Amino acid sequence: MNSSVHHAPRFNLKHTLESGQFFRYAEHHGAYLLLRGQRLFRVRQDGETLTYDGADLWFLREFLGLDQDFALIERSLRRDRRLWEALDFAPGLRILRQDPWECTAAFITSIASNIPRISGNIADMAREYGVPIRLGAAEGHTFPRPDRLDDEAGLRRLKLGFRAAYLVQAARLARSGILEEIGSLSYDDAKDTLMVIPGVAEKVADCVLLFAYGRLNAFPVDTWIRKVMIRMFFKGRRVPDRAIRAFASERWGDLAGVAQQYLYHWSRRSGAFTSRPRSLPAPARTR
DNA sequence: GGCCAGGTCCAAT
DNA sequence: ATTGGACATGGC
Repeated sequence: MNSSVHHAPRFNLKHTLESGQFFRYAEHHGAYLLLRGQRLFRVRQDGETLTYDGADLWFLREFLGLDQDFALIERSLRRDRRLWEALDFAPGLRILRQDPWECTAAFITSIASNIPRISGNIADMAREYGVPIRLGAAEGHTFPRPDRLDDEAGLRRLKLGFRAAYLVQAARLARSGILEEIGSLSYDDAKDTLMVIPGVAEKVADCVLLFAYGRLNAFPVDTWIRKVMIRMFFKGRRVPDRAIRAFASERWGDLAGVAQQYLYHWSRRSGAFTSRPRSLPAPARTR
């Protein structure tokens, strides 16, 4: 197999892929098999060296966001001491640039779900409606283009639940070209446009803007971020999501979304916020 | 077994 | 302008 290499300082593939922004990867002894758009490709990282095949460097740089100024981003976020713990927990975590349609569908699928299930749902949709693709001995299925995702009953059979109707509506609007104009709009207009899609409100729209359109200011507020932000910056008092977004925008500006991803990953994986007692004494059996 | 999961929508304050 | 429930399904 003919693989290529690329030097990628200040970048961590594992943290980037496993931080919950992307659902189309499988790890195989150190290497990641990835699906994006019509491509199935493989990437591994050893130190600062990326080895890849199945895609060209132009594609890889765009997808992994290697064209972002990491040094500048890090320096800027580091000015905030309250972020240090999260930054140090996953140094090199970057924001991907996903395919807009796939990302929209993925985060509609994510509604009131969890990462393992989301990944399974997406893989099921790809297997059912996508196109088979291979890379050497590895095989997969591309995520279905919008014209193939018009089968609500079928999606319900795949256990998408109430998300099925949202997905077919999103596919219909994608066919009409709604995702193509987003890139040229202001943040506010882009968000309003995305929110025309049934199943896309504030949170999902911000995920799509952040993970597919490179709008690093977008700050998705989900249940984890809400919890972290309220504890860290609002003295534990619950506040409207709107207030959290406003605070993040004020504090981190154009990089709020990057801060968000570090906080999200850290809050879920560090144990700092998952400290529900794993083992309470077993309640006495009644009867 | 009830609660919660990278929420959204709609109806009733 | 806020708030409560319904919406499917699965894991713990």
